[in-house]
Amino acid sequence: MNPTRRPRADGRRNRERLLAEADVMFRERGVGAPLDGVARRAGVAIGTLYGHFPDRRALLGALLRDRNEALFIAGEELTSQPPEAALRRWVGLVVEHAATYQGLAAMLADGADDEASELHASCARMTAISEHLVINAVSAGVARPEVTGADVFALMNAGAWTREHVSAEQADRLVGYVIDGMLEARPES
Amino acid sequence: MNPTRRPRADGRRNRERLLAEADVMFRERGVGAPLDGVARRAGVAIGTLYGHFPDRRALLGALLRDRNEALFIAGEELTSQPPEAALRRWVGLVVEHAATYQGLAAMLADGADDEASELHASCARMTAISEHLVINAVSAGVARPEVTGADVFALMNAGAWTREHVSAEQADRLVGYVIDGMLEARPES
DNA sequence: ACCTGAACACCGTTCAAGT
DNA sequence: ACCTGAACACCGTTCAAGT
Repeated sequence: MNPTRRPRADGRRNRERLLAEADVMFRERGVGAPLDGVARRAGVAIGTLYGHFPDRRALLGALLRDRNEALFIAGEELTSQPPEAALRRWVGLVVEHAATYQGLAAMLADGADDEASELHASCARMTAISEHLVINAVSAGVARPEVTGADVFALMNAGAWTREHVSAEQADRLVGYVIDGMLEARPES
Repeated sequence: MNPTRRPRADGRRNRERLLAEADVMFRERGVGAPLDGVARRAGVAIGTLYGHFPDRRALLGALLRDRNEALFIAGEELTSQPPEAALRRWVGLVVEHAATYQGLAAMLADGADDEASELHASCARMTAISEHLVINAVSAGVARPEVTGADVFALMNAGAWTREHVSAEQADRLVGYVIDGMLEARPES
């Protein structure tokens, strides 16, 4: 009787198939991939896709939900680790995540400002975890005090975007330089 | 008699107007702005735009030609300046340039690989000047020896892209961290 | 409650017909 | 030699009609 408890089985199946095919298409062609292609591959009409997801961002938000959760759990755990290593690991994890699909880094970067975006909450949380890790690093005297969580969030998106244009190795090396620049009073000195 | 020496006056005027309106539209809406809007504002039919510029990249390439030349001259001059300041200044100039239109940084990043792109030659030249400045800095012992001109080119694009999503101040500060990370044996140590 | 697909809008690009 | 604009293709999004 309660529709939230008993969704129609075909509706659930279609939703799952749409998410699975969107993942395939977005990996191949980026987050701008044609949505009618997603629907076709999922074996449903385009209207069905829009029935489940009002627009591209909603589809993307649903697609990332589980992966975001895993990321946040990992980030929270890093909070109790040695600050420099924790910050480097966190940045690495999010860069990898934000580079999953071409164009994702740009959507995340925009999602931070746009409260209407389905990605907004996760962007805010990434920034909050970044801020936490930065505070740890500043408190430990290993990071410049002017660095913010928003800086780290911007850096992670820039790193992911750079991966779309150069090799992962080169992009990650550049990201490493940024973190080096954010840190001071390194161990060996 | 020679068509290259005597282009039709209306053709030349249309070309100029198209470039001027493309500049306006691209500044307002980014390099993906509707081309029929450019044509309409220039007072010509869409076919006229395509007659002068076979595609969006060709239009963009023509639009940037003079600015690129100015940039290269400035870059060459920096080549004989103190290496650290020269590198910082060069990166600042190109970041500013590549942030002129939304989406330009992405086209430049792609233009480096794609020989068919009208932007390829200028990307190659930016990389070459970057390489020159990096070699100067490495020779002077102020930059890590593994840094390349391609790294600096990627950094400049990433910096310009970041400016599309955060304030210029924040983006420039992040760019500064990358350069800090690329440099070592700083004066004060 | 969910699905279908025709319909509309928007825009890139081409090309036959003009001047 | 250059210009015009209709025509086609592609894709996002909506919605009336079905089940």
